[in-house]
Amino acid sequence: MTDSPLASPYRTDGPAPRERALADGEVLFRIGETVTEMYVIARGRLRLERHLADGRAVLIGRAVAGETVAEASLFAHGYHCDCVAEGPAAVLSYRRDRVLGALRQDSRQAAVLLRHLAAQVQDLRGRVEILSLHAAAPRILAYLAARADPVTGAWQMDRTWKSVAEEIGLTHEALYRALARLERDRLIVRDGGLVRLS
Amino acid sequence: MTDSPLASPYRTDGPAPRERALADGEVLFRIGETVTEMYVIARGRLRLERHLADGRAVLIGRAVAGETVAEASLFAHGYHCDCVAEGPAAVLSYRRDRVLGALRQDSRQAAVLLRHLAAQVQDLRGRVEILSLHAAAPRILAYLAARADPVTGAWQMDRTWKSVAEEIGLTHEALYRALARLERDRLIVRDGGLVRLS
DNA sequence: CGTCCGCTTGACTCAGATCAAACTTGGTGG
DNA sequence: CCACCAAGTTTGATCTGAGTCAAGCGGACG
Repeated sequence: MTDSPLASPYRTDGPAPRERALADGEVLFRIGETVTEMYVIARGRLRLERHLADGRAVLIGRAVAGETVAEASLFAHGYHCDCVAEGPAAVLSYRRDRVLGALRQDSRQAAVLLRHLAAQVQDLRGRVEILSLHAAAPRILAYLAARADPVTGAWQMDRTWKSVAEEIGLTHEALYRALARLERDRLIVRDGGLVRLS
Repeated sequence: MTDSPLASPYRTDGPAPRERALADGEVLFRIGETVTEMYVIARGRLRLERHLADGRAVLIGRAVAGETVAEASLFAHGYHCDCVAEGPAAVLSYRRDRVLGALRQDSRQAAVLLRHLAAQVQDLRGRVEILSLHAAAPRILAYLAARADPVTGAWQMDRTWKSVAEEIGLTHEALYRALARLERDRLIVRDGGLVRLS
């Protein structure tokens, strides 16, 4: 997720928001629950996922420190996915009604949220594009191209390959194999946590 | 795309927006072009797509009459996808700077756009979920479940199956075959343009 | 030192991509 | 009214590549 982090948390003219710590795997909210809070991530990383009938989880998004969670649910009745901590994390929670009130009154804050949602839409569209590709190699290349530095073509990995596999809808085996092939064909170079397109 | 259509076009305190007619396949804007306009669809349907290196198009979104196009690009430098008419269509165009000004001044209009973007985010997440499924049948079922009437389980098709195949990342052959299998297994019933889950 | 987990490779299976062809339907124009 | 065309729909045959199960390696961490 390449969302631009929110410049500043939403001020709601109330007491400072309380910080809530989350252990690895701890659930912040579940799909269908009534939306009462919006969150800004203080530390760590959260997973947004849905569960299939067979119990398997599908990753539909990630959010890291500085970003908000559940903004898209502000106008909905219930959360539309589960949210669980990926590693230890902490969030600041803001009451939904207060946030909505603040947005109504302060168009500057509304603009911040607008910008954030617009970035999310573009990010998600990029993900849809990648997932619409049928083969493994093009998915990886598109994923890397979206993250690599435009001039150097390098990307410093901030996650495991296994989690990348989840993001682009592949099994980790298929990902590793495609990576090996890409490297053999000199389309990419791996050097520790650094990947370079070439 | 199940976006809630915009309740009302953006008022910009200027002259009424001009309507522009588009022929089938006509390009409204291309990726990378500087964003100068935002559009509300008056009639017809538009495709949002990106092109791969090999020239093939990847569908990343659709928008129908009443919806807006390029809202997510309002804050970006350039459009992030191509937009072409799917059949004859017509759009109302609003100048980007005027829209941004209107949003700054009128928080009610900002709220409309916020709601719209939030809906887009949820819609796109649903699409990501579907595309993350590996097999054809679950994709189709998830797609139908998202559109079918909750009580009757029926969906009146407003597009061709071929275009559905594009949306869920399958070839049309794979889609037709999976459909036939689902129908044989009595998981769905097709009756002309009506599909019923069972 | 042992466990956990990410990483990597192998073998096998099968579903979906691909290429091909026929049928249906709707619309156009002679 | 019918010939014709375009596009969606359907089915067949083949093949590739991703999923799956399995196993081994290595580093991090307690």
